[in-house]
Amino acid sequence: MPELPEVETVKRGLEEVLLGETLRRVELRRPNLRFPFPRGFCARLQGERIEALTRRAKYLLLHLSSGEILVIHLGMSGRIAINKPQRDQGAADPKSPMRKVGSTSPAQESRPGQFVHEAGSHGKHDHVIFETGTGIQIVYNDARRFGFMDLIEANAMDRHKIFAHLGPEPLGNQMNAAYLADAAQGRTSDLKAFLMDQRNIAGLGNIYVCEALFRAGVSPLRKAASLASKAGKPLQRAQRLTDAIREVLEDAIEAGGSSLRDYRQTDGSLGYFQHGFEVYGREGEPCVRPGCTGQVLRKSQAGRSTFYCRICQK
DNA sequence: AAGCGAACCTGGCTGC
DNA sequence: TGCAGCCAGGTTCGCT
Repeated sequence: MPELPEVETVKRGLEEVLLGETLRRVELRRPNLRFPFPRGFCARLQGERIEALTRRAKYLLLHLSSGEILVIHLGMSGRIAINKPQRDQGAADPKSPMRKVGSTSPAQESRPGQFVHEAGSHGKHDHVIFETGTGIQIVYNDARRFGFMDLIEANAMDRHKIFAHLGPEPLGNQMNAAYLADAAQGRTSDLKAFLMDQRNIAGLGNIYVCEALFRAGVSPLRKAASLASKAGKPLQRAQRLTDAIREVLEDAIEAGGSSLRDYRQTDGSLGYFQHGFEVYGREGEPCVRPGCTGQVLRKSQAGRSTFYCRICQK
């Protein structure tokens, strides 16, 4: 489920184990994901120290001692699992050493043991394996292969094709009602599609756009331009939307974080925020807003399912 | 020029 | 049990 909160959760999970580590071995188990891996991929990574992990929109960034950045995008179905070396076998943790930090399926809880496998054996869609100097394994799994990886020069990042046209971070300072209203000025697309467009805001996807619009009480069917200010009217709608976006993302990150923290006691499932969805995936169910008699509707917009309540969202 | 649908690829679920 | 059809978190391309 890689929208911004999921990528952020993966970033935090990896940060705990990878910061300061050196990449000892990198193995590609196929020549490409969405795109071919860049030239010399493994050689450019091997021996490098990981100096920082950051996130930009839905991109995970590993900053290397060489001055390059390993860019990872999880696409629709990408996951990252951490496999720590087992010290005292049998005593401490009887369960799997696999620690799943990235999930792509909110609807499916992973079953106990799903990610258990012995070192050296890999699943069908385990495409990349990183191993550090201290024996930590990072496994990239991606059934649909819409994800990709690239290596870019850190000092040219902002000018890079991938990043040059991304809008502001929704949790950053640049994101506010005035920005949103201004960006939406004169735009004739539906508001839903506008919010999904990474050039306007970078990091939202289908789920969190639906959820944020519901929380804000704003209809996804509205034209984007209706966020813009007119005749000095306060940017009420844009303000509610800005707040809702921030809140839903923060709530989701927190939920991802908490499931990550208690992983050792559980089975590796991650991302309990799916239980907090108010409209996404709830077609036909009654609206959760107290007193509302409406039901959640589903409609296709720009090729994606929109979930919303016609009564609450105006 | 902006905006929309299709394409990329695999798997899971539903219904016959 | 099998199989067809539909749906899925994202991004990019090509046509209007």
